[in-house]
Amino acid sequence: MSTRLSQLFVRTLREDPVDAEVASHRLLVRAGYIRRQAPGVFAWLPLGLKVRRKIEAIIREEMETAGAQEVHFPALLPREPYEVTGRWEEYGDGIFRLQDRRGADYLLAPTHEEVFTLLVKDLYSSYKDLPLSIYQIQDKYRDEARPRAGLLRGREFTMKDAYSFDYTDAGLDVSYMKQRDAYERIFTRLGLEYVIVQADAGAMGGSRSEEFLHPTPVGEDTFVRTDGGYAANVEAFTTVAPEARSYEKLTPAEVLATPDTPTIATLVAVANEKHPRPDGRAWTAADTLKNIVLALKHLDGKRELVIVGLPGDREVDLKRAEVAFAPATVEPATAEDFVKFEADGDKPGLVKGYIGPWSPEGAMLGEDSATGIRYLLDPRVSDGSGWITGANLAGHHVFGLVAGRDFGSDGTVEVAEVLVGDPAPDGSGPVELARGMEIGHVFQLGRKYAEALGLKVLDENGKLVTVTMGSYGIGVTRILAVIAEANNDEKGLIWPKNVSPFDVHVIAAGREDVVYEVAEDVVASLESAGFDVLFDDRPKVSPGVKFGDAELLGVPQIVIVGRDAAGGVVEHWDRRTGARTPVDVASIATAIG
RNA sequence: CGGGGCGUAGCUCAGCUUGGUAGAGCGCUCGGUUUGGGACCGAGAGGUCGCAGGUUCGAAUCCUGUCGCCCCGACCA
Repeated sequence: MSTRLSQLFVRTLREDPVDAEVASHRLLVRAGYIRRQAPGVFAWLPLGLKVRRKIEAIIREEMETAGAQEVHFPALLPREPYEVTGRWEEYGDGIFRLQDRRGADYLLAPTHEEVFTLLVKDLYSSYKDLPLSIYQIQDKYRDEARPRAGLLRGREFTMKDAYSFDYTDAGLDVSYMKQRDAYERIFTRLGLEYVIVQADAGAMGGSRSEEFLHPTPVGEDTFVRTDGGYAANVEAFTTVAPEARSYEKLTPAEVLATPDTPTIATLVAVANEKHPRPDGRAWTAADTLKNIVLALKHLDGKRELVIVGLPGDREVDLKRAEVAFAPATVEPATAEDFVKFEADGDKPGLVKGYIGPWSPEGAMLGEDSATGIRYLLDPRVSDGSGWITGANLAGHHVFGLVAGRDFGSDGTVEVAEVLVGDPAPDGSGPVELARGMEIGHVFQLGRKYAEALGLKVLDENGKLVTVTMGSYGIGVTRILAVIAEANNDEKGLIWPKNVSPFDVHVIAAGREDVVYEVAEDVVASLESAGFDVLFDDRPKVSPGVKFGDAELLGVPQIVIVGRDAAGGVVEHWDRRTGARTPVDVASIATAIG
């Protein structure tokens, strides 16, 4: 096959599009692969489509190998199934909703768990039909608050989503591993670096969830890893809690004046200045217990205040908080939230900057305390640990307040930020932090959807059992962008061989007839050797323009037919290394090999 | 939703402060010269200056409102 550039529907841009920031977005638009239609919505030009199809072909092959069969659902779906699982509400503004002429509600599917489940329910009712894995490659629609970075986070995007159906937990494990293995093969074939991290299984009730992250600074996820092989999304990271210590020998807590110390930094400074430690070591932020007031918004619209206590050297990571409190959403508490708990006369109350679990009058935080506010502790605040924390009086902190002895809580919570050097929960050493872009997600859903939608089968004993499911997603269009992001230079794109829109880009550089005659021969012989060839045959375009376009388009192998054409010699140009090698026309096909 | 920025030709932008016939480069069309790193000469086509209202003899320019877009943050199965 070959395509003549003079005929190809493409226009390369000499300048960067003004609305594109990240490399993949900028280059895909400049090189004529995609065009923006609306925020987060793109049209695909021939070059872009060719790359997409190559990626999809690899995915289809590996799905086939994994035993999954392809189906196809509409993007336009009725409200009812999503109503049953509660997601019509849960998604909130995140989905595109529309109505038909009768006023019936529809949505553009953000994901397809519900209808896959219903289709299987529709057709199957015996354990003999299981296991089953089916998948589709379909566009998804999410009304993202802020689409960004071109294809990396769009409102319309293409996803391969697969679903497995088993009637035993062991069967689900097998189905899950098949998909997981397929993902490893897919990303390897695509030449994409990836890290498999533990992900939050969260409110979905699933038992196992792993994300495939591509390490990149433009990534939206932060993950941790250790040399010992541990890797997790920070959202799923669990803190190693110190052993509980005996507090029998500890001195009693005392309230000390700490004027003008509304922040941890000022508190540490004043503590060292006015109340130095007896052992001579300086107080640090890690000696303080910071109490942060969060407001939870529950699904039913109810607003609840929660206070979390964590070491003062750590911030609350809102993403981790969202996970910890899901499905409620989390926001910082406002001034109005505080009003009802303010100090009244001599009665201690919540004083911004001086909040703590204890007061001379008794417990201040916790469901059974004076305020009745739920109080949750970071796991590091273990029994027997002593702290400097607010005394619930302006300008005062309490020193040597011991967890378990002087105050309690309503439980522990994982909301503190993860820091470089924190110990991994599996004991494999200190963690490092990195950014990654999620390119795939494998997830044991368990019985949540089957339960909600009534997908049951009869087992060997004639008993009805609820099916257990897995869902497995790969962002096809996102992967394309991630590949572009990982493979470019200042001149343009550099596609990996497996996804390049063409195998070879042949340039006719020169105006003599012989150049074009030899170029035609070269194209013909490459074609007959089975290569898909892009031929820059534009007669009035100067070599410099053709070279520039070739670099921008990013086909990794380029053949220049130019000044030595009459002598039967052309150049093989490696886009990635920049190396140019003279090659005899007769052996061009083997040189490309 | 909070913060910042921007809407003028297909693209990248100038013009706005100080109101007076709509501009440049690239791209596109025609003719000619050029051809190994984004050539040149000549002639062209192409814009309700985001939209609405106001001020004014006169608005791209000043005022008010509105819509949209981009970036950062929040959000994101």
